[in-house]
Amino acid sequence: MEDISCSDTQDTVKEIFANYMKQKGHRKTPERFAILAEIYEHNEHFDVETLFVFMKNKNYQVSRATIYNTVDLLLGCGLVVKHQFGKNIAQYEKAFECSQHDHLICQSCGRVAEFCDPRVQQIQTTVGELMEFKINYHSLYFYGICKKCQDS
Amino acid sequence: MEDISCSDTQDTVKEIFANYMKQKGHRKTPERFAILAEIYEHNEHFDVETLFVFMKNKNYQVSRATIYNTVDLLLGCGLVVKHQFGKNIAQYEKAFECSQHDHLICQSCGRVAEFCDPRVQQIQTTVGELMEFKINYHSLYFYGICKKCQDS
DNA sequence: TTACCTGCAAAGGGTTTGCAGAGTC
DNA sequence: GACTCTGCAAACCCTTTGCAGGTAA
Repeated sequence: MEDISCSDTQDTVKEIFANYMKQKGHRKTPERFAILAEIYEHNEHFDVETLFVFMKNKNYQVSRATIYNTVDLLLGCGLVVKHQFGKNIAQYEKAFECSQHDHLICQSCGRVAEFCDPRVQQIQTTVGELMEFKINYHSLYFYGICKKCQDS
Repeated sequence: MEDISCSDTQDTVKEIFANYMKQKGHRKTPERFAILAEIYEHNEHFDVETLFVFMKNKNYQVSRATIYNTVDLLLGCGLVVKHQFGKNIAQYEKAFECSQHDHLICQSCGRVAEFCDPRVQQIQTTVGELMEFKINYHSLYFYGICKKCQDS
């Protein structure tokens, strides 16, 4: 996967976010931009608690409530995607310039793997036409047992 | 959809469940069979609370803890499938003799349509082999705008 | 100045856990 | 008879909410 933590990307998403907030009448607070920047510095899935600790360790202290608030805004403008991998912990993922992929979840250890299969897109097209839906996006999860858990 | 609440199906899933428990060394309690039967009497998705209330209203009182326990077993032997529709409430669905289907959700009116495409199963097989996962089930959702909402 | 936003802490709600008694094998 | 399962309630934990002070516009 290409490095998408470069300053160019950081600037672009910041601009997208700023425009979105202006359009929606939300205030552009330093906390919100700091959270966006933190999210785009990492490539892994994350949950709110992880993000909270990361920022705390950088001495940039924001409350959990503000993180939840900001992540909602980021979902609204498509800069972040939300996943529910079977557990009750919401997982998030940055969504700008990320290649299309889907997820495999290990029901034993919780490990999440990614894969990409072009047939998913083909099915989306076929089904959209057949059912007369204008499809915007999909979510596909495979649940099973990963290699490590099969062996142990 | 065909009626799958017939006694034949009830008997068959009961047998599958019994065999599974024997194999795994779990005890065959009346509560567990009652929960299985209740699940297979309905065709809709359900959550634990709904199931709990249904059984309570039938004067078959089981605790929530037992329902959670039993549903886990049913997931283990593939008689039930679990969904996480974005909320924090787990949704379940019976899985035996249900024709494989996935869902289209209209983001405008909330309508849910079902479709079936054999390529989903093919992808599951391919990805399972490639990623060395023993895949038990999948969930696939397409989000978009249905015909009626496009027209209005 | 006017809301909206933040931080804190408590409340909410689905799920899990601990324990005593009941029931399966 | 041994040991798991059940039921109950409390504990857990992620998320949301309420409120007082702070800050963008």
